[in-house]
Amino acid sequence: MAKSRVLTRDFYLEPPDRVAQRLLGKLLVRRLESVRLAGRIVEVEAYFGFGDPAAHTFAGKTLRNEVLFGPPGFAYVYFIYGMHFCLNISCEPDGQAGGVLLRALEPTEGLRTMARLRGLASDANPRLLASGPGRLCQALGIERETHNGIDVTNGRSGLHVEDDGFEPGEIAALPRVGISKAADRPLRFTIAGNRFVSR
DNA sequence: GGAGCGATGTCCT
DNA sequence: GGACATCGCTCCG
Repeated sequence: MAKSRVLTRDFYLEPPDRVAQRLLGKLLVRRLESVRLAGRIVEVEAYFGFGDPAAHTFAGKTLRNEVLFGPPGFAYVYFIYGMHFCLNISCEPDGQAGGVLLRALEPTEGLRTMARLRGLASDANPRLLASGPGRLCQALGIERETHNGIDVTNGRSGLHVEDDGFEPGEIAALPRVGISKAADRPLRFTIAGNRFVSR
């Protein structure tokens, strides 16, 4: 297998729709004590800072969303529906909002640990582990208190993205999920035909 | 396998 | 007070 390299800040310095598509096929890696958890990114959504009514940043900077206004390559983790976390990575230069929501992984390493964190049997269907933004965070042990605002561009924070040379093939552009405004814009991107994309 | 729905905390108007 | 970038359960086919 080709040697993996950690994606650096310049990777995230671009508009969210472009970063989103380029993240497909990369590995999201979480180091949990000595265990390495990883999955291939198969589904993402782009949220613009400006002119995107569906984005958390649409109404301006607040305490919750300030990470998205900061420099690129930082984790924005928020709590939703009273019980789930969602993980984004900030894009665009410092001062300009924008981010990519990570929606689904095809698990590749640490599946038993992911199942345990998800409260499932260790031989559970891998599709139940990280297919969906809330599931993804639970499978990797990502919570707002521990991960919101951390830098994902160095290998030391315990959370980063790696490029192992995998080529995702055809990318599908679809409407975003779970939003009511700007619901028609095709800013959800998936690896076409991948079975680990959320429903 | 799909539609309907309740659970539940935080944020902003 | 209402909305919310979700999930898993039930019920039905």
